[in-house]
Amino acid sequence: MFKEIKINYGSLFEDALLKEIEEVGVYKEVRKDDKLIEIGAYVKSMPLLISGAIKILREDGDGNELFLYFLEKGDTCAMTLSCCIGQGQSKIRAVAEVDSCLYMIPVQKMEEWTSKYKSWRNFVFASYHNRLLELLDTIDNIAFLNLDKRLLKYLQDKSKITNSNIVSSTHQEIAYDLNTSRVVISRLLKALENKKVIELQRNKIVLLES
Amino acid sequence: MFKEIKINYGSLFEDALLKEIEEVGVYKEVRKDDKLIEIGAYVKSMPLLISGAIKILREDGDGNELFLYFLEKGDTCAMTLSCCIGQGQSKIRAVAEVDSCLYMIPVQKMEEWTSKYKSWRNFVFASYHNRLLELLDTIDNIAFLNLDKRLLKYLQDKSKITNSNIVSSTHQEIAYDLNTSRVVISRLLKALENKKVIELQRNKIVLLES
DNA sequence: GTTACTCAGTAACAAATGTTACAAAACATG
DNA sequence: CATGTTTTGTAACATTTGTTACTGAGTAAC
Repeated sequence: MFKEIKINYGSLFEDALLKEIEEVGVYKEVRKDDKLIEIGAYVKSMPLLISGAIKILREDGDGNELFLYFLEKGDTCAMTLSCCIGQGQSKIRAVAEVDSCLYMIPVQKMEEWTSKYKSWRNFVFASYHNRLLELLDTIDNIAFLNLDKRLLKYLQDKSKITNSNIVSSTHQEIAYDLNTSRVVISRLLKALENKKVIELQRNKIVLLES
Repeated sequence: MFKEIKINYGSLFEDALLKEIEEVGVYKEVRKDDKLIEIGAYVKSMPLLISGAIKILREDGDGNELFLYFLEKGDTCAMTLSCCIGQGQSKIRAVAEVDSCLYMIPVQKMEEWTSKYKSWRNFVFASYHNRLLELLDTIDNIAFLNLDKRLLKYLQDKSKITNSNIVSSTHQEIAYDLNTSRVVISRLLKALENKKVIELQRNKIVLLES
């Protein structure tokens, strides 16, 4: 199991750090749709993603949901890092988008490693950097794009993450992620189908080459 | 001038670091509406804000603009930090919201101090943390609120930043920040006035107590 | 096959936001 | 105070998105 860490993070971290990761880390497998972190939950460990993909969601007080971005292999969750500094409550929900493998690191190690290992520091900074960019991208999408464009981007994102041109979602699920209603998504999907951009099947959307 | 740094950051930083800041930092005053950073610009120094307020904006390729958040006294720009790590090009625009005083730190010091001073590390992490929270808040606003609510929040934000219940902006300026049109803002402002939430004057919006 | 359930398609309408066009009010300048 | 400019108000209409209601297609279980 630890071999996986070496493959994915070996070039980033020095050997001493890798050794520590092996010692304190806990290997964990999750299935598609497993919830990893809930909003408001106290964060006790930090995930290093080895394989699969994690969907990060935001929710307001009224149950409205919004997809933010995906984490992929080699990523960690800057939000989790961030929570270690603040009051420790998660501001986001994390759900496995596909079956995934993680290495969980106790948050106490965070600060220790930050002063001890330059490579860890760089990793953490890079992670923050990437998350900021992802959030900016998310903001661009919601602020500057109409729903049809956002929907298409969403489908392309999903397709990329699952490495397949078939997106297996119901219209309702997509509607939740984009914080709109099922009818609206159905309407826009139908329009995309008419434009020969996608093909619709039950529980399935096929992205056509273009 | 350096006294100001001590007042605002003295409790955060150890003496050795304060001394270094004094040595390499450059004091800078900017006037309202001065542009501090432009999108795409290469970032060579990092601001520590001593007084005033800085408006952070995002822009898409077509000239559409969007207000993200304000920086205040004691803040620094995590985006700038972030840029030091990435390719160095700014993803945002920074404009002085009011006359402000800054202390500019060459970015080369960043990494040096990060390994040398624990207090600096904590400051940088806290800064990232705050910026992530601000961005999440921005996302909440655009994703979950209608324009009328967003507009009101925007006015309240501005009021708080300038420490006055009078917001001195034209409808057009507000429209740019919220990425909508002047007519829409005029309409919504008029509705807020009818509800006795604000009072409208030329170049001025008075927030009424409630 | 019959039944029940989930998912998708669609119409009709409502609400929110965007656009165009024009006029009036406030202000600045000579 | 006559003129031009900026700012605001408003109407009329277009587009986008949201809502409600109903239908049928596909699937699963019996």
